[in-house]
Amino acid sequence: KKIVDGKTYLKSFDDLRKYYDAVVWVSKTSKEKLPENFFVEMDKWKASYKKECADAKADGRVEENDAEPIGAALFEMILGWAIAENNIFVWVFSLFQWNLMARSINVDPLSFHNIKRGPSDSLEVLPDKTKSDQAGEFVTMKNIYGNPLKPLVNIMLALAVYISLNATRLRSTEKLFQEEGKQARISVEEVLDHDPTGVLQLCLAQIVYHSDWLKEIASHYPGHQFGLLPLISDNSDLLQRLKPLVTLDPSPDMPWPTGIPPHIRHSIDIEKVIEVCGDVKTSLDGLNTTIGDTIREAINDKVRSDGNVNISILREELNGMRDDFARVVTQQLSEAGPFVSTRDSGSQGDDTVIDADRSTFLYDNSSWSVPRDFAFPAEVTLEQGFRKWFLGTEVQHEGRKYRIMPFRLFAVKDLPYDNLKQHFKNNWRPIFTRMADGLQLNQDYRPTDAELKKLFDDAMNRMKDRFSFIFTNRRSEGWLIGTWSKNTNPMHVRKHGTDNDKEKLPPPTKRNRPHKEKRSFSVIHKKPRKS
DNA sequence: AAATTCAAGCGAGGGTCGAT
DNA sequence: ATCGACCCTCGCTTGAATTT
Repeated sequence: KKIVDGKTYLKSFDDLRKYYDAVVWVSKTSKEKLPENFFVEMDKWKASYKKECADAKADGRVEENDAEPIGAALFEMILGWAIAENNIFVWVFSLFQWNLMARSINVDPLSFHNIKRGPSDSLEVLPDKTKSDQAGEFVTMKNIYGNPLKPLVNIMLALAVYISLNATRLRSTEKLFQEEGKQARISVEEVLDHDPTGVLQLCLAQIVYHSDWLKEIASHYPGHQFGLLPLISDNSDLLQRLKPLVTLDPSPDMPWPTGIPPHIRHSIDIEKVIEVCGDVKTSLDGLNTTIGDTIREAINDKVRSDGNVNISILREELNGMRDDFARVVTQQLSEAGPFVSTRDSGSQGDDTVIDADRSTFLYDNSSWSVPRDFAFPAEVTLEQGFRKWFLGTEVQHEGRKYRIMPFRLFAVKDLPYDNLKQHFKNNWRPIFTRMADGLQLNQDYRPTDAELKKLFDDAMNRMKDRFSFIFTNRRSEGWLIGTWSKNTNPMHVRKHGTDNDKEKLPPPTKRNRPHKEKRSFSVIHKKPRKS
């Protein structure tokens, strides 16, 4: 209820009904039963409120605007939460909804062919169809813009990050968000038809421009997905070379920022006016002191001309001497240039990345390869993991940045906790030792991007040869490393592999034998099973 | 359309054996 | 005798397939 001028306004029936629907929907999806009398009581209430509303409507006492939009502040909090929870999907999807002013159902089917690079600094989004226009005859194009000041609400950055993290999947589908389902796969010709290069250029620029922010998030939350972005996480100097190229300065391509609504101009003008007003006020405030000073000065002149000394003349002389002295010292210091400049570079030292080795991190009476709060990145695809295997990862520890050694150099005993050891042994080591089988690499070897790609392609070819049964269809494309590790172990190959694969297995060792006895386990359930 | 079944994917526990 | 490496195998979740 809302009271205006003594009149009591009611929320419309449908407005409140939607809250009821929401409660019912949540209880259904979460499979939590509502109290037994809930529906009985609510039915009664609904019926009576409907009547109350009908009466109020006759008097014109029903609120016209039902739905309250989410405010910008709340929206930012949601985005912040999504980032903190490592939920990139919510981040990018919400931004799309906000920027396109679209229902989720209209964002969901977005494909590469819906997004084109605009004439200057925008991306143009043209949906195939909308709720009211199923044939797509009247769809209109919308421009979306990056936000250089606030990476959190920057849709282009979000899109860039999302594309980069889902690169493997997006190689074979055009759909940004939908899993590839029954719809036909697109052909190569179609991809070429909608060349995404322009979009990807803007995306790349966003990642470069906001790389510091991305790095900060990645190191703040151990195991965060941002740590999997190749551009910001590896040793290559590509980022350093790109950084100076991405600026906000005008260029022939982008002479000025577009898409800025006219009222921004007014805001800026108003700010200038306020500034001028402030200046006027300050100078008026100063008038009193100025008048006082002038009178005092006149008196001093009189005293000085008479050859006398008073306190203010003495102070003036002393100040003059102090200033002379300061000038000499400053000059001396600037002539001793090297000393000053070393100090300067020293203060930037906090930004440098320290290469961590087996004994860099000291805690719990021992030395370790990783800091206390280290976590392996979650949901790692084969390609992302391969990069970490050979290049390691960057972390922040006690305010300093460290580069963790390539994961291939980890020994299980260098990892501090059982869950890390376990995870490493089960998910990382099996598949990547198989992939890097036969490679003789120096400890210090850090492949460049090109070398890494070649290593990966070679490794994949060997895998296709050794484990052909995995590649008979496309099921392995979305596998995370844990599944790769499991499905390439000898026992699995012996069960599912082709004869050819079985022949290529390494000779069985005494470990490669089924356990003699059935074993029992105690498992801690994350969600207890409903009985 | 709802209920039920099925299997892939994933995380995790722990037996066994060689190295120290 | 102890420790760590190796890798086998289980249970749960989830989403698709199938049946009711």
